[in-house]
Amino acid sequence: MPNPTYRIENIVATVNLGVDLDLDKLAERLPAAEYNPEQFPGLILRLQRPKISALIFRTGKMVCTGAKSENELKRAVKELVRLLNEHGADVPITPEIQVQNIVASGNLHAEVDIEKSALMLENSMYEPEQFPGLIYRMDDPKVVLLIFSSGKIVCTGAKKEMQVKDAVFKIHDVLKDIGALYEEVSKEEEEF
Amino acid sequence: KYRKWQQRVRVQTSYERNVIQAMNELSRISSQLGIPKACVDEAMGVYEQVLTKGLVRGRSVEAIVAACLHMACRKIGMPRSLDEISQYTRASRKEVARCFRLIARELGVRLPLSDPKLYVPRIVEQLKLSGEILKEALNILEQAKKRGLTAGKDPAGLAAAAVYIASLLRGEVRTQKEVAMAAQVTEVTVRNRYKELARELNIKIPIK
DNA sequence: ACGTTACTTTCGAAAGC
DNA sequence: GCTTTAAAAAGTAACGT
Repeated sequence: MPNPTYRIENIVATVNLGVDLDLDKLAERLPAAEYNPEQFPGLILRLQRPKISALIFRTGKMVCTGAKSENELKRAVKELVRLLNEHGADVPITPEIQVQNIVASGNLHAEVDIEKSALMLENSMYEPEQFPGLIYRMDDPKVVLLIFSSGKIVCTGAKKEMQVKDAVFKIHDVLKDIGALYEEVSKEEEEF
Repeated sequence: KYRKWQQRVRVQTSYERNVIQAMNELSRISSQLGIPKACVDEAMGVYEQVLTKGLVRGRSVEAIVAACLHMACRKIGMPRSLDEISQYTRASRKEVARCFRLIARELGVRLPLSDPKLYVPRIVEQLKLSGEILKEALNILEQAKKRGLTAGKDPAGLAAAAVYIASLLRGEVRTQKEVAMAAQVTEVTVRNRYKELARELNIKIPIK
């Protein structure tokens, strides 16, 4: 039976630039920036490469979303600092970056009996009228998994990539143990 | 002496006034949806639990009542969709759904899994179809479940598709639009489910 | 009856209302 | 609680053609 696989789809991180920022000035000088303080207190800046969005606040704190790897995240932060400094800000070149959330998609490579899973798993919710996936809150690692009958999954709430890996392998074992995993019949038959 | 009486009344009304408001709201929605008294009582029971545990704080009584009603209908085995219930409240479907999930989690309520079969009788009634159609539709859903075709799908959509197929097989034809309206889903959903069920269960549809 | 776009669910941080 | 940002999963919905 194949191991489950996963891919990181989005990393959310906070960055503390350590200096207050004049968002009005920045918004004027950065043509790509969106800033509607009435609507939202943060200035929105989208980078093309890597494709990342940043919410920049008056206090010098920043939220970066859209990165698919820590490397991409670091590159984006460097680029953001460079952009800010080119447009009137004066921020240190090595701000602290904290990953707050990692979203990953995955595949158990087996069909899942989600009705059975809903009955067997305590911290789960399955309401097909509201959403097609089973929502499972795992205690350790503390993440939330969306599990679909196709065997595709989504893992969110992790702060480390290792937690994603652990959660994906753990849910695979849990579902296997309760007898909720089934071979994908069509694929097996095609092989032989 | 009077002050003490007034305080007591106020203390009683803080809980009772809330309960009375909820009860009024509940009976209004229930009569409009034709929900039986047993279900209304069940919903009121859930509401009092929610109120006792302080889960109503900061939320609209309406949304909580709607969520309790949806929950009670599910418990009793006479499901009313969130959309149906939301149509008779000021609270949005999204807010009612959020309250439903909150109550389910906080009270640890484990409801029976949503079953498409429970949506069939109302659709059949509304379309004035026969008991034969009802049986056939339930049969189709039974097979669909065995074949694992129901996971993740809207129970109302599955029920609608089963009734539509049954109506075609028995010659008491109703259009996809009519069935869709009776089930409160779109024609597209009826069509998608109907095609999948007919294909996967090898159901041959007679050409009219 | 297509196709496209958009919404449902999950997560987390930021500052302010 | 709400506002904003990004991303996936699968289903349903609402447009236009």
